[in-house]
Amino acid sequence: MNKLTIKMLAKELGLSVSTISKAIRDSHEISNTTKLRVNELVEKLNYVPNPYASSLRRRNSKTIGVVIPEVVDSFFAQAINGIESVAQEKGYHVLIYLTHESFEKEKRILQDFESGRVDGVLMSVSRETNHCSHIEGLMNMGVPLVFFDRVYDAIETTKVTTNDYESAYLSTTHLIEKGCKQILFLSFSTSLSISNKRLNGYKDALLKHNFNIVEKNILAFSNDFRSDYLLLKRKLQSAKRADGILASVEKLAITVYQACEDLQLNIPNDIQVISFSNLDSASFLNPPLTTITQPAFEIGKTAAAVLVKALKKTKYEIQTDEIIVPSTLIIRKSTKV
Amino acid sequence: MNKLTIKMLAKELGLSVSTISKAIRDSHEISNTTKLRVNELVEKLNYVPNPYASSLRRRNSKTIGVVIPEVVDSFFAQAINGIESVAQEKGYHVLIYLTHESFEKEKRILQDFESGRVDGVLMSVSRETNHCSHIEGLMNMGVPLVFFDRVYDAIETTKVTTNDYESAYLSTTHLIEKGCKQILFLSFSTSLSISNKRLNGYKDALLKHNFNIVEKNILAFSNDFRSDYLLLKRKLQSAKRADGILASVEKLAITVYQACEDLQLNIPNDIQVISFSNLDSASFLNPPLTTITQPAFEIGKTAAAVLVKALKKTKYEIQTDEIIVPSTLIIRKSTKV
DNA sequence: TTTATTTACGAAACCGTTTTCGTACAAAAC
DNA sequence: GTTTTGTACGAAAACGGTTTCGTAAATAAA
Repeated sequence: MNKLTIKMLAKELGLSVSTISKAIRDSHEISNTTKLRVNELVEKLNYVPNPYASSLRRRNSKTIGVVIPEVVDSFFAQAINGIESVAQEKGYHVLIYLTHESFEKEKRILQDFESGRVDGVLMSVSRETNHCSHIEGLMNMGVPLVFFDRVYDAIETTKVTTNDYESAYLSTTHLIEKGCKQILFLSFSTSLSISNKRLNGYKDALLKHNFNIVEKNILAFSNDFRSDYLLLKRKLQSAKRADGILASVEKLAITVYQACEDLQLNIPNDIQVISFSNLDSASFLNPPLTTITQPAFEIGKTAAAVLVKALKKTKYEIQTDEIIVPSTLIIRKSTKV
Repeated sequence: MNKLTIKMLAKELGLSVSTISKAIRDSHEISNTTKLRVNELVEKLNYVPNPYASSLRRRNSKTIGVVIPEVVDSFFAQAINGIESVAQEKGYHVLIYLTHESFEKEKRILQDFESGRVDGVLMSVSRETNHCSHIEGLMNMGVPLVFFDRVYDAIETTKVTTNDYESAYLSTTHLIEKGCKQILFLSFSTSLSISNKRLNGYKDALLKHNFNIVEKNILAFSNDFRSDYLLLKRKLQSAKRADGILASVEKLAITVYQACEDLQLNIPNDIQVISFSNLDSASFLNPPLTTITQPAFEIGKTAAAVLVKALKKTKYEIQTDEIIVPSTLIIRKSTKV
């Protein structure tokens, strides 16, 4: 009933507390016979050491903190899977925190981490984040942090992303090749590096094909479906309607489909659409959505692996490294053949 | 650089450790002037108490453990959101664990919880789970546990679910009314209570309308897309092909769409489909999928609220309570008008 | 045989808080 | 003026492990 402690085991076996502790951790100081006796009792009574006592003494927690904007995006859902897979394998626990794209929340979470709650952090920055003193603060305390997907450029650490620029370049080119004359870029943040990389890919593809960059074709979206929807709808009702769309984030694709349906615009005949997306159901949308499919699981897994590897060393040293796991453009029916 | 401790604050202010601690926790034993001085320094140095030291001493962790099969199902993604929203509000931390439908993993996770790592548990049992000694073991240690969605009937605690039986009954009835003569039920577990409730809803609806229950029309799926796909495809190629499908879980809907596409079966003309699903994109599938949409966020939120409320009491007492948050049948084009 | 080394264990300090208890002093009650 | 009550703080004992260091006995080296 009451929580089992090492002291009780010690009494039971007529050994000292330290001997039990060492036996459990398989120390060379303890004889095999004693280890056997101890392990037997541990097994029998189902003893699990109090992790907080251990953490306190050993000054680590075997826990990693994951800070992400949301989970309701299949990218992050899959990324968590990847993270969790290596955490589980390596004996780490995963604390999860959602910022809901709020900088304030992000800051509070990282500040809490200064307490030593986590050994390391995996992070995808919020849309609002435009400075990084909170991140620097944490890293200066010696807490290693690895970015994935949404990185913050100015911070020197490992960043695991996909080839955002190239993917956007490629898809914009694809739209151009399929005859689009006026392509909208749906952005979800003006400050985020990832968003800008995608934007630059879009821009460079336009320039490369001798298109003008029309600032009004770059739409900045909020995080509110309703207002995003209205913004897009209005844009699509304008005189010289666009005939191509590159959505830089999954949920904007849904917004596009909704607006087009309501405006009775046919995809891809009236307007062609490509979106960054990891939806399993992309092929069964009407029409099937041409996507830039990110290796979300892989990204999460890689980021976690890098972090865990750094945690193994006594002196946490994280390389300033950009690991790029490429996306694939999967052409479906929302663009012309 | 080095971690800040209460001792350093004490030295800095010429006060004792206990005074600082009490001041921070706003104890009545401490004068307002002292509290002010302490809080000022805390603010200035950005001091955050070591959570593990606190946890050790106070014998609680302000942490809840969430144990779910996966995240790559929009139901669980949304549920996590709900859970996190109340955790954040109430100052709890969220440890997340995925069982990947493995009973062994589930058991290991719950066993670890016996260490006192978490104050309480939110759980959706794995598909394989068919006995509950591990759950009982944990609860006997005094760790409160609330089930959500996938409950284990035999355990007495709060269970937050949706109206699984009624939803299945309703959708089966809908299929019958739309002219289906032979309806498949796609099950994802034979042992899980939730799956059986849905199955019973399906069966009772059939009986009510004087249909026979054909055991061969109840298909048990694994967790592997490929084999599920083959199973379904074979079934749909048989002589007397079914003309209706009720999928008891989201990802099976995708399997159905895939199989129908490959077999050139038109939904809803050749075969009508309803699925339990929370996909945002359901309306944009081809055809738009008629769904039983579960209040996933709400379920997560409610479960977390119940748990947190129980944790507030000194004597954790969780009522044996079944909270049912109803789903809604949203009729779209995968069933006839 | 004596000395050095190894083996196997225990005592006690320590990790950073919280909490109980004791106490000095001031204010109130008598 | 003495006793009682309150106020504001500090010393020290937890919490449950881990780790350092000391040591007795057994073994190896001299």
